[in-house]
Amino acid sequence: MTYFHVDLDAFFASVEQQDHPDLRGKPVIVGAKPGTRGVVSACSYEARVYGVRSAMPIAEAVRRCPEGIFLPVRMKRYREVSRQIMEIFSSFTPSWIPISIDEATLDMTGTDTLFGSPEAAATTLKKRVKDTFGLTLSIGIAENRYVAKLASEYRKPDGLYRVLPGEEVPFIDTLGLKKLWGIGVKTLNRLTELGWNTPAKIRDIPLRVIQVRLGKATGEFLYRIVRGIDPGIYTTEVKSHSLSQETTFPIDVGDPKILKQTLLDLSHQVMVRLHQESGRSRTVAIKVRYPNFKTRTFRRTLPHSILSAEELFHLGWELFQHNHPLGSEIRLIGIGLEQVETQEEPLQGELFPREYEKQRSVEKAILELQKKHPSLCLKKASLLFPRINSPGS
DNA sequence: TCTGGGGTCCTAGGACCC
DNA sequence: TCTGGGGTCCTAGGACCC
Repeated sequence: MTYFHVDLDAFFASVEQQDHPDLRGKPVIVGAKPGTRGVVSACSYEARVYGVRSAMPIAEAVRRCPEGIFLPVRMKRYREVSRQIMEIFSSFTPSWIPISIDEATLDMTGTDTLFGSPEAAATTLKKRVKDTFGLTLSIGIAENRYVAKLASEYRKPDGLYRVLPGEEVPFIDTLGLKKLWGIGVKTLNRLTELGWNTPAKIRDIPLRVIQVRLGKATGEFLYRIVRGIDPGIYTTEVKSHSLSQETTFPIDVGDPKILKQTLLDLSHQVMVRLHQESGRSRTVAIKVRYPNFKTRTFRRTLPHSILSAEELFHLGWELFQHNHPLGSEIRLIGIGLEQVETQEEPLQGELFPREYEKQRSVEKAILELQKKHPSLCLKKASLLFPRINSPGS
């Protein structure tokens, strides 16, 4: 088996540098607006020299790199470029899986007659993307997807690294625990406490012992990865999933009117996405983050599917009020649907609260209308009132 | 430093049933 | 009166990733 893991280098920042040639060679930082509560989404390698990293608070990025060029996230543009690049991937193999906007794994088994050796194929792929889009890729090649992923990280940016069959264990040992995908800060600390500091050390521990210390799943996961065995991180086959929208306020909010309005707004966004994918769900979940950053979630499962944004909002608001001390401030509120399933047949046999059935049809009709006339902007009147973070309100 | 937004998967405990 | 074992569904939270 031969797998490629393909990863676009500093993707958002690189797209900006392509679209604006004057930004090339400069420290570009894509993310939240400086001065706000937000983080870095991506940054160019020129910015990394200053110690800027993605997920870093934007305020910290400004401190480290005052001369940085701070740009907003243009997700639509990145998605468009991503789609075009993924088309190139699909011309190399029919068997590929998109992992995220800037990553994919390709099954290149048996493509030698078409593209030559794996290294030759990877070189061709890198050149195609560079010539067409001006963007660089890092490619990892290995016998399984997990090791290929690690190999793509190994020589970033513009990397190409192959872990030869049989060389997985030495390669893992070179990386060390910290660089293994799936081991985060908490697990690393726990392993350090246990004195299990290297992949080689963990290979000496029996599976049962690892599982007693770290749990059944994590134990098995660790047992496999230190041996270069794919734990199955990219297996597809998802039965249900979740949909959510959340927002962090510019300043902490206690005013129930603002909270209510925000929740209604978010409920509509979630429901639009549910309609778009023709899904259904019986479980609503609320997320609240307090000024001290403590985060709580509350959920409720109903005997029937949730039909409309209005219903979703009411359930969410009830949950919120029931669990939240009146008047105390919060920094984030979010709402979502869980256990979303594809709705294969029209809803039937379920008993719904009457009032929401009508709303459901209205919402679906609006969505259809918007699909036909994308310029149309239809919104509930209550959503048209100014919100706390809209300018000039 | 002061921490976004969107996800996935796992764990542990309680309720309930057979 | 003190007590099984297994299964399913649900809730809350944690870890991790992009």
